[in-house]
Amino acid sequence: MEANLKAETLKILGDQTRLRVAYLLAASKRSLCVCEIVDSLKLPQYQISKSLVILRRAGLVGVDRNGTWGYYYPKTDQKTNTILFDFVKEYCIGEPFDGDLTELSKRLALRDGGRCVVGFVPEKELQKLIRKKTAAV
Amino acid sequence: MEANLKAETLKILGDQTRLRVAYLLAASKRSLCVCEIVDSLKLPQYQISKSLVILRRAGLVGVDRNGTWGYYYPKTDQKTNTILFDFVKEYCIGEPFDGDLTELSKRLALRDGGRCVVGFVPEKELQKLIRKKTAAV
DNA sequence: ATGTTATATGCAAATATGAGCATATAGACA
DNA sequence: TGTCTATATGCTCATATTTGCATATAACAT
Repeated sequence: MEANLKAETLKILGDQTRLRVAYLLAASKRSLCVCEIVDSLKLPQYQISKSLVILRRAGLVGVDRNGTWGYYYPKTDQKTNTILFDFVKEYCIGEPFDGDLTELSKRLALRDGGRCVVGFVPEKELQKLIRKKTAAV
Repeated sequence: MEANLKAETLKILGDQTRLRVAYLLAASKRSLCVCEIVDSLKLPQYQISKSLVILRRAGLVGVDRNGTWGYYYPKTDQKTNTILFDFVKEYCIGEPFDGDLTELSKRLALRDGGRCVVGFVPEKELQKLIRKKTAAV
């Protein structure tokens, strides 16, 4: 299969929010729950949701639904996507990408059995929850 | 110096015309005259001109002026640019990119001493001019 | 000077896009 | 049933972008 870069695709990634989401998915090699993305980027839920719809319509990401929860992942069925995600992962440097990734890793610490088990977590409560969880283990 | 990919930059390339121009500049490893780009892409002159302004404002291309003639080239003073142009060059495949490049190579055949010496050339006259030139040599 | 040519740009209309907010949907669970 | 909660979506407004056309600029030729 041959990669084929199109202007349309670049346009999709040519938006700060969508690029941040794409970076998060590219950099963390796993599916992410919508609420984890929202908490990592600290943007309104509807913005993330809309960004994901657009990324999905462009064939860049896919979703596994688990009840009300949605797990998004970078689609790698087309070589172009793989190349693009690698590119994004490698060259999106500094803020806000670094910070987003840091927030994500904190959020991922709350997972249980590899699954997201909490919804939106306000920043203030995140530390508390993490401490509780580490204590429990 | 460190590459740093920004959404803004991707947005610039997320436009068909601008991407075609960028590809042409990336693929032909030399400065191109505006009229050569216009003839290669077969788009209105003002569209090319405006695209070039935007690419230039984004720091992606530079220009050498020679009288009324303008020679544009991909800027490589930032690593991000180099990487992006390589990326575009490698992964923009098929139409319209291939056709644009073919047209360009025909147009470049009209150069004299490495310089563009004709302005806009309607498709019909291009073959005629090329034949005349080859005969002269 | 006058005309010609290469390139840039100002403007107006059409269209697209993003932000924000409210609300819908739909699954989980009491 | 009713109530949460996660996610999606419809709507409006403001703003940005694209397109097309006409024209400006500026160098060159005669």
